[in-house]
Amino acid sequence: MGASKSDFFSDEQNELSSLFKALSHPARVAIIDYLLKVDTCICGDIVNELPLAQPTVSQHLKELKNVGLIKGNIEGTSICYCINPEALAKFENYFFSISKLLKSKCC
Amino acid sequence: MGASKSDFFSDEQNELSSLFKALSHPARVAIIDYLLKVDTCICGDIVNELPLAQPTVSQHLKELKNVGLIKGNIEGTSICYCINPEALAKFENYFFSISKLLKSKCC
DNA sequence: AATATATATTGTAATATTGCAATATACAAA
DNA sequence: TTTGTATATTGCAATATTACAATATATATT
Repeated sequence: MGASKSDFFSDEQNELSSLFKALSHPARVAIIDYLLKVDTCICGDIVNELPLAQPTVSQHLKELKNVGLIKGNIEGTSICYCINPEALAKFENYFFSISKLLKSKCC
Repeated sequence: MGASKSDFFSDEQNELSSLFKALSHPARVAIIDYLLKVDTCICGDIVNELPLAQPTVSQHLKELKNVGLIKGNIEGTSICYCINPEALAKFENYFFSISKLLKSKCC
């Protein structure tokens, strides 16, 4: 064995862990950083920004897109990637609800 | 190849991705859920709560502890685990700064 | 000391992730 | 139509993660 037993966990636990997994690699955090830094959404130069080959970057972008963290719109030959605020809201809700539950509960 | 090229990314990007990786498995999200649910910090029954064997749970707990998300204090024969608010603050700061940068920037 | 209980570590098999060369696809311009 | 440019997919090797049986450790109780 070695595969994760997703079936035994709740949908919410599985969804959250997928979102976290999307950001569990420095390259993907760097992509989010870059998308925040540039003002425009013409983001075809992410490959030049990272120390990784084009297929690798494409793969990381796909993972971010799969969980809905970024959106990609086709613009001619290039693709315009940008951050999806809705996915960020899921993180924010999670940590907000944790901070409420955590009040004066720790040893 | 196949190992992640951590050296090429910033310390902050590496630290953040490590924190996210800690929550990238449903069992570890479930552990956090459980620590939030129980009122006491006597958490020796996490093993009974999860559909995983004791060594597996121990391993997941270790990963959460390694990134500082939980703390474990020895209490006789058992260990009292609880959530570390300081680690949560790192997540909160990250998403807060993103939400500020993101304002009216998306396509 | 011997026993029981709780957690950690080790070793190993199954599976997943990462990275990239080679190749494919899709569109624009000449 | 051919050429160039941008991104995606495929295939595969290297590495990491996941899960657990077996075993070790550490403390409390008898």
